[in-house]
Amino acid sequence: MSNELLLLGLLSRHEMHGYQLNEFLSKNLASCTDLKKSSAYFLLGKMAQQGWVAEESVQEGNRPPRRVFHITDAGADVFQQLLRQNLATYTPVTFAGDVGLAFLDALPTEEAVGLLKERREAVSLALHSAQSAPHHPGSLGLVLEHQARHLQAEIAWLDQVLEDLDQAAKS
Amino acid sequence: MSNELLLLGLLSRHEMHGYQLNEFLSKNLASCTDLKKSSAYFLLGKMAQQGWVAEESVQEGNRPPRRVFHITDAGADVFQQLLRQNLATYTPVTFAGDVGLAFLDALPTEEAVGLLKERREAVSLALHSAQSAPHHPGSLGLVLEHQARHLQAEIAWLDQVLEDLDQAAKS
DNA sequence: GGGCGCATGTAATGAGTTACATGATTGA
DNA sequence: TCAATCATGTAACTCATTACATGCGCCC
Repeated sequence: MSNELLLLGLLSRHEMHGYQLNEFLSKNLASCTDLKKSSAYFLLGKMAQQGWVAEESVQEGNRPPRRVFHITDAGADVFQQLLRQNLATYTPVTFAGDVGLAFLDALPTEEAVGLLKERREAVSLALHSAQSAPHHPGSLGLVLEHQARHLQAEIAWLDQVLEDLDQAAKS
Repeated sequence: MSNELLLLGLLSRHEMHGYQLNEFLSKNLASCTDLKKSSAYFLLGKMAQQGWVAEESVQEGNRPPRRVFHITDAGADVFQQLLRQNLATYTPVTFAGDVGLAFLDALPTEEAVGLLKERREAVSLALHSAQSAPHHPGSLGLVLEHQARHLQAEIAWLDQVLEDLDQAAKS
């Protein structure tokens, strides 16, 4: 349901057409969703059927027509509903990267250190790009702030693991 | 592939039967995977076909026979491969909870505060249960440590958001 | 004339969950 | 005797991704 919440939330700010939504998602909200283009179009169609959004075809010149969506009253209710639920609960996150950590001792220490340093680099890169991304007004900005905080915590964590490995290697 | 890595990793320590694996996953590694029983059985079958693991049926008394799996040489290679890859890369995490945050200002401030406090409670609960869980030896223990760190960071983050909302409400 | 950005979709596929189905043993 | 735990699976389904398909406008 969090994909629906996302689309309804964006449409509750102002009407948009599909391409525009997809642009916004991939450029500004990549850190909070993976939703792909086709999936978004599909979801929009489904939500239109359910009466949460209504569409209007707008043709400009000879371009392919845009399907412009706006949220309906029913959709606005659903949005409030989903939003409250989302905010009040904690949705546990599973870290795929932890699977590797679990079996860290299946490798020689030096190799483990090398690999984890690579990972650290990747996280660091992600952090820099999150920090240099354009800042959004209002609560939309929270997404990036959270992302940055998370990545910082990840780096601190990796540094601790690396240090522990270093200690272990010496003794 | 991280599910395969997980199963191979466990089987590389010692052979296990399906039920045993599932017990271990749900009791000790819930924070790093969601894998359900049926899915695990299915994956084990698939990995057996691919020659990564081999199975042996063991019957004790009149009980339903156990399918005991052990990792093959080919499987051990794949394991090393997947492990290195997993450790060296950062797999971005998407926080479903951020979708709600993005639209926080669609609600009156007091309500937002109330809902986020509920969420904070839930995170806090998860943290306590992570901290009181039995500690695993070796690198397996890292999973829980990471989980605890992450949850602490989440609480700190929520506290900051709550404080900012409080400030905003006063001014 | 060629490639990129705009704009939308469908169809096949896949990974994983849910619900269902079975049946023996063990302890209250 | 009744429920819980042990032990395994199948079938239907959902959700989302990938690959594919189309075609105009704009700029170099």
